[in-house]
Amino acid sequence: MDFGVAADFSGSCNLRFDDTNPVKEDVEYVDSIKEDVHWLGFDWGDREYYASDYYERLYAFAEVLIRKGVAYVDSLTADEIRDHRGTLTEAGRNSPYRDRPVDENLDLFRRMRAGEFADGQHVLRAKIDMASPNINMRDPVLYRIRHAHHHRTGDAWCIYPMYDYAHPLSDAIEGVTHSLCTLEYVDHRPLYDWCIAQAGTEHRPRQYEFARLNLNYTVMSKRKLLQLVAQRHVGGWDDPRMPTISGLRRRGYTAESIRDFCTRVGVAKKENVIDIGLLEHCVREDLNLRAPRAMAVLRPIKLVLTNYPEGQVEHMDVVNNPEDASAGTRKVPFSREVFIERDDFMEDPPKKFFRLAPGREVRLRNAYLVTCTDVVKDASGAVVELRGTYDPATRGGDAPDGRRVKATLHWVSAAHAATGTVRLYDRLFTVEDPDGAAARAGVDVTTLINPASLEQLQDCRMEPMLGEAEAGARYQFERLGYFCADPDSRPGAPVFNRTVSLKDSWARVSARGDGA
RNA sequence: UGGGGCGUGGCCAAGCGGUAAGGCGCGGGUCUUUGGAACCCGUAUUCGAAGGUUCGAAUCCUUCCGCCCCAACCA
Repeated sequence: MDFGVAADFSGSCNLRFDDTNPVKEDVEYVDSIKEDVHWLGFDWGDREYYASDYYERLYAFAEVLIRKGVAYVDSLTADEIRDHRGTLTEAGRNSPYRDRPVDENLDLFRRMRAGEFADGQHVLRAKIDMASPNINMRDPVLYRIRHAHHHRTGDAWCIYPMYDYAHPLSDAIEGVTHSLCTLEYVDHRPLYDWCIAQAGTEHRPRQYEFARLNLNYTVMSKRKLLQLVAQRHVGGWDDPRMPTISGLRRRGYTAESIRDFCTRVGVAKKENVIDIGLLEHCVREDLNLRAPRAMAVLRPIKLVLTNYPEGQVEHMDVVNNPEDASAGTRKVPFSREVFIERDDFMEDPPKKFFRLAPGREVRLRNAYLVTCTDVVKDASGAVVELRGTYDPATRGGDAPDGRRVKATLHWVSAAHAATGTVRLYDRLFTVEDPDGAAARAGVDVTTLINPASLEQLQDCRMEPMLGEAEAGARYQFERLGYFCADPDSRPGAPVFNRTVSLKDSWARVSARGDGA
């Protein structure tokens, strides 16, 4: 949003890490954020900043505030400060240290910096108004003592500024004009303005707040996602089910589609819960144009064409992407035994099922029209193989006599197929909490995990070329949807993550049919 | 209940005194070598509610209702 808005207004966006709390920061997060922002297609040039780079200047501003008599060192405990703060409906009480002389404040603050005190012994507070109806203005803490190692400043400091103090002044130092953040900071804006006014900075940045983006069926809270990672419910921050940038990337989402999604969602102040379907629509639209088509059979069943010469192999010309003529063509081997999708056959098809059934003729894409003649079953009555015939006059898929079939199926030559693994990802969280209200309300998210969120199919058959797919390569497996070769995919033993399924109206029809 | 933010179709979202854009979804159709894609139609007499001002209100005023945020030495 920040980089996008800046671009819309021909401005520039700084990348700044507000690393004000040493115990909560980590280089791992810094590196991940930078990587993700770059991947999304944005560039901050040389404007990579850290609040920690300003610690010295922020400290100087604090002395200015002390000298002006608008900041003081408080020696109450955290509990006492909370107690003095009052409640939503009752005014707070002044700290007994509130009227400490300037010289004493200055001396104590310098000794705080010098490391003379233990954590929590003193704190620097703004002297504003303990009776303010806005609790953020009831003498907020500006600095606290933390004898902790900082990932950038090391042990140079033992007092650290609070976000509410560091943020506005860092903006002012950088000459930021528009400081964008989320709605929960609206109440902090008076304090933001107060800091800038009291410090008397040259630049006067302004803060603007917007609603954060929520997705239904999706938990976005970093705290909760951390729990999923820490408790090993998912493989990591980049697990393809995670709503993180790295998770979406590994699942096969494109940066363009995510940016397009954000553009369509818009920026406003209203609380929102965006339908995850919109995100899925955006990837489909993008991938439809750029993903080469390929044939893979997820749940294979063999179809033997009894009138096809044994040992014969034909190499069919197949268009790589009907949406993009420049993608060219490829050769796909065809032979007497092929695998087709189990779901593409029904022995006793209901109305509106157009695919293969006994006695029915369908098209094998780019190959031939075939008719199912026999069903082979095992002792338990399960269908284990199909027999059929092909029409040699229909090579390529067109019948010279003009007859039509209602379905076209994907297939793979049994003798030539590569075998690989496909991971089908469903939504990580169940429909118990579609709008995320329960999760936001504090329900333990681990109780909301969808047990079917990951289904791994080990025996998928793919056309030979997919055996050598490069990690990260995306394909449309015809009607099955869009897939992305996983980073741990090995040539010859490909692993694909399903990015998103195609819109499937047969699925909708069949769901409606049985009333589910 | 103190303060603040927000309420336009199922989900988003324009509009900011001149008579409800657009997208997703949904419904229908054309076409089709995957029931996909593409293309074409349709989908709010009404803007949380009630009053008021005005020739005219989603836009101005009043009252009411609803949702969200704030009492970390977190960000």
